Amino acid sequence: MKSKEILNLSVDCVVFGYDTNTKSLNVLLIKRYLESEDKSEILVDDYVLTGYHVYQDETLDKAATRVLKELTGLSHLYKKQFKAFGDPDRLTQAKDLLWIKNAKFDKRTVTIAYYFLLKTEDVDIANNKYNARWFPVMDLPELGFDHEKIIHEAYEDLKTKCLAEPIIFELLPDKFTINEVQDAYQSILGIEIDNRNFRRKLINKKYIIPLDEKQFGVSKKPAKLYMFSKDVYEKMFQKNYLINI
Amino acid sequence: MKSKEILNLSVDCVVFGYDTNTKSLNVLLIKRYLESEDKSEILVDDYVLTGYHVYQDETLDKAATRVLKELTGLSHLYKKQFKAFGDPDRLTQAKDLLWIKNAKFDKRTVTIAYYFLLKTEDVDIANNKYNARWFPVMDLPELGFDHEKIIHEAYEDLKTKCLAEPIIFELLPDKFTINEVQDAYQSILGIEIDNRNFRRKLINKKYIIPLDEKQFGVSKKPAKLYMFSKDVYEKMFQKNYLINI
DNA sequence: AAAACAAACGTTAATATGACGTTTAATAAA
DNA sequence: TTTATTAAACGTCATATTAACGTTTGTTTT
Repeated sequence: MKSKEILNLSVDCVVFGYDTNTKSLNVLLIKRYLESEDKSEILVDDYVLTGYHVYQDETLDKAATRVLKELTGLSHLYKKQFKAFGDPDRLTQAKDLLWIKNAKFDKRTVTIAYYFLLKTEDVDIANNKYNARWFPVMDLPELGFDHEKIIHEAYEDLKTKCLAEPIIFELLPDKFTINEVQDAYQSILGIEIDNRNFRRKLINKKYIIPLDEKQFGVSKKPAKLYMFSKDVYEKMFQKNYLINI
Repeated sequence: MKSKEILNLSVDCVVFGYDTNTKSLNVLLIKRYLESEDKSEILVDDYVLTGYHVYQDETLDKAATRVLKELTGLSHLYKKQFKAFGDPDRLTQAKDLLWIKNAKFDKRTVTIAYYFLLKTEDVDIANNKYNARWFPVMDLPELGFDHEKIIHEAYEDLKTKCLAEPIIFELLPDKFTINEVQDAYQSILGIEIDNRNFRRKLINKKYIIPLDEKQFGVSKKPAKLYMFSKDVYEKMFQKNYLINI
C-alpha cells in the first residue's frame, strides 16, 4: 500500500526579460523579507522567483500562466515547462531553516518550473504590487531556497533553445535592427559574432522581413528595421535534420 | 492561506531500447490487467509505463533510478527528466474511470517523467518479474492513463537531443559499425541518409575510434568495428555555437 | 565642408554538404 | 577453382556555408 504523504505542489516562474538598450538578459525577482515576531531579528532578506501553490482543479500550465499574469499583467508569452524540482530537502537548507521553522513549508514541496520570454520594457515595474525587480542574469542577488539553481537550469535550457529555434525574437521588439539581434545572441550566449557574416546570414532568411523604415533619434547613421514573420517561418519550415555531434 | 491538497507524487520511466538487429527503437511496457471482484468484468487490459510513488525521503532522480533498477536490473544508464505531468484530470479519462473508482487514485497524481536509453538486448526480458515487454515506438499497444502522450513527448525530446549530442551511442553496443549508427539515426529520426556522406562525416570525428576488429559470422564482407570515446569527445569538445534557425 | 562612425556591402579561402560513381573484399553459388 | 553477388569502403565534383577579413556608404556632429 502506498503511504500518503502531504505534499505542496507549486509552480515557479523564471521570467526572462531582455533589454535591447543595455543588451542585458534579466530575471524578474521579488523580495523575500521576514522579521521575527518581536522584530528583533531578520529571518530572511533575499530574492526569490515568483511562484505559487497550484489550485485544486488547475492544470500546471494554467497555474504558471496565472502566476505570470499576476506578476506582470501579461499573457500569451513564450512559455516553457523545463524542469521539476522536488527533492525532499530542497527548501530546508542552511538559512532557509528559519523560514521552515516558521511552519510555512513543513512538507516536501514539488515545484514545476517554467520560464517565460519577454521584453524588459513590457513590464510596468513601477506599479508592480510585488515590488518585483529586474536583475541581470549574470549578476543575480542573494537568492532564497534553491532558486539560483532553478534560474541557472532555465538559462542553460534557454541557451540551447536559442541555437535551434528563432525564440530570440520573443525577446526583441517587433521592429528591430540586425545589430540588435546580434547583440541579443552575443549577450545571451556569451560569445562574439562577426557582424558582417551574421548580417548576411540573417538577411538571407525569408522570414526576416525588411521594412521601409529606419531607426530615428540615433546619433549616427540610422539602421534599417526588420521584423520576424512567424508565419513565413512556419510555412517554409521543414525540420532540418542536421546531425551536429 | 494555502489549502493543503492530498497529492500523489510519482515518477514514470520511459525506457527506450534500441535493437541493432531489427533496427527498431522500442519502449518497455508492463501489462495492466484488472478484473472486477466477482471476475465478471475486465476493468482494464492495456499496457503502461513503469512508475512508482516517490518515497518520503527520496529525491526524484533516485526514485526514477530505483524504478528502473527494479524493472531492468540496470543502473548507470543515460537518464533524462524531461517533463512533469500533473493536470488534475490526467488519470480520470474515459475507461480509466473504472480504475479510479477502484480507489487507487482518488487524488491528483503528479508524475515526473524520465526517459532512459539502453540496448534492448541488455534487459533480460524472460526473467522480468513484471512481465515487461518491448514494443516498437512506432507500433505501440493500447496504453493506459496518459502514457501514450508521455511516450510521445519523450520521443520528441529524444529526437531533438539526438541531433545535438552523441547520445545515439547510448543505444548501440560498445563496438559498432558505421552502418549500424546510420541505421539507428534513420530509424529514430525517420529519415534516409546517404551512406557515403554519412560514413565520411562519422569517420572524420576524432572520437569515433576505429578498432582492429571486424564483424564475424556475417554472410557478406564483414564491416570494420568502431567505438565511441566519450573521453575524447568531452576533452576536444567546445560548444559549437552554430545558430541554426 | 570635414570629421567621425556605425551601417551596409564585398571578397576570398577553407570547410562542409549533397548527390552521385567506382572499387574492394568477403561469402555463396556455379 | 572460378564466378557471381553484395555490402563495405573509397572517390569525385558541384554547390553551399562559414570564417576571416577589407571597403564603401550615409547620417550626424563638429
